[in-house]
Amino acid sequence: MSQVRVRFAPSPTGYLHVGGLRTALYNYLFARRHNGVFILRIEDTDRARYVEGAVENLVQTLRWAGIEYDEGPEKGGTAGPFVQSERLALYQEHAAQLVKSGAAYYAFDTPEELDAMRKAQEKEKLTPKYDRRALRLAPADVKAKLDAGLPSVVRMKVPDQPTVAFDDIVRGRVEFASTQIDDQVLLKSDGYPTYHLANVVDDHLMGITHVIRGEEWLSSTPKHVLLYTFFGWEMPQFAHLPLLLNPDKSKLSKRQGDVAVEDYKKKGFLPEALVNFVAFLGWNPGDEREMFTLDELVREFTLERVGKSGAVFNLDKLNWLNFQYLKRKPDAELFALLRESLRDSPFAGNTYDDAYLLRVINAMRERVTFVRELIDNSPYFFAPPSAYDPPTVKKRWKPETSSHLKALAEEFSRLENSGQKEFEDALQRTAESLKLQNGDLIHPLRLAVSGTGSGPGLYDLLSILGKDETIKRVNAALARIG
RNA sequence: GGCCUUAUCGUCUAACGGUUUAGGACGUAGCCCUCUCAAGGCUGAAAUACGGGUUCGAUUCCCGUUAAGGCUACCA
Repeated sequence: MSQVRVRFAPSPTGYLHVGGLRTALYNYLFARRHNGVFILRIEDTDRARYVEGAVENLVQTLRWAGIEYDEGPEKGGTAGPFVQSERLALYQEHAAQLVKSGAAYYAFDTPEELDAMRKAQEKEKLTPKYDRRALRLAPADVKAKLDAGLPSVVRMKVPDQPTVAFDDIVRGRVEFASTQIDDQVLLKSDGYPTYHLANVVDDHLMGITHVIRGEEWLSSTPKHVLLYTFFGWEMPQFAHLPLLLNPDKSKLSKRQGDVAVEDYKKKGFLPEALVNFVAFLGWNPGDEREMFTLDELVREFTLERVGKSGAVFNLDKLNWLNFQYLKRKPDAELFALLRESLRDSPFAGNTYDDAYLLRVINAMRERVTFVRELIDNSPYFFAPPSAYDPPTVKKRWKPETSSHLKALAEEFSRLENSGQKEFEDALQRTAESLKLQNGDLIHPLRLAVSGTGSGPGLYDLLSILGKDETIKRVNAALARIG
């Protein structure tokens, strides 16, 4: 096999869709696995949909996910340019070539005329399809209209053959009756190509060997097959990926939740978790392993193991994966993320030293799914409690509690260090002298220093806060709760 | 409506005719651990859409039905 060349070809609509991420990922994995080339191509042939800055956003988001392209915008490559609006002449030439060879023809119908035609067809329960009225025009008429500068399009002429078929790597042989295929517009009246023309021309010119894309393209693939045939070009291999679905099984859409990779990034998902998750929507290694880094995916990925049925984008599993990756993150990386998150929190103005934050991380890392929760779930590490959780107060704060806590604070004040063991021993001594169970002190003490009834082990908590802060907080609670 | 695709626990999936009382993971229920919340450990409930074939034997192959989805633009 010649060198593998694949591409991810999104439209610059402003953000990267998670389905797009999955498509990009599979292309990337396939390219890396075969020491091939992964190309990024921007399909901006619909001028109405163009969004400013979309390309930069796309590139950045892919990079965030760890997906680097080999050739593409801002990077170049021999097959460039990689933005379709910069390749218009190419498409126009190729469209003209098809007209010349008789595989395509000019048409001059207005949108209103086409609309009326379709309505009439639907009324008669026919498949809406161009009725080839332009083909009845005399060559001289066509020339006259063209010379007069009338708006025109180029349509492909579906040949009179029974079927168009192709072999798809994930779906096997797929066959369409030619009568079902429309004389698709290839070149629009504004001089821009449609997806079909641009896609085929570029894929050929860029030497694409495998077209790996979403299943929504399966139905238009016969048009592409026909185009390759018209040009006499070698056909790439096709692989149509199963769709990503909403919980109600419809195609994943904005309406039913977040679809932009950026949204997930903003929510605090780690790129490795999102990538791992999305990779497993439609693919698996064939055994029971579930956690894969990008490099491991490169080593294991094959198109043969891609499934055929759509996959629901399930947040629960993604959350779990994020938790797993967070739990395993090296201290230094988590530390950097916490610092970043802190800058964006109510505690942005405070200063904390590195050792302190590291201890917070170690106390909390198995209790959080997102970095943000290091702060949100345990604000008491960053400031004294501003309130005391009422249900916990009701449950743990008894009339005799204040005298107990006073005794505890007294005992703590004699401590020389703030180690877990010191606190534990001091608490035990106090419990003994008051003839109490440890729990009778532990729960109200936790409430007093943290304001809540849950969190890391009490002695860890105290040790991190330190002796002075602990006593200060106990006194504050005594004053405020009573 | 037409065409195309798909169909295993609620969800992601394993099984490439027999090693299957259909395996794993998430979620969920219970128990253990325990100073709380988690984490962790153990246990449980939970699926081959339906109907026909083919075969000694079908989750697996074929046909049909049903259901779901995609496409049906001078959008991609």
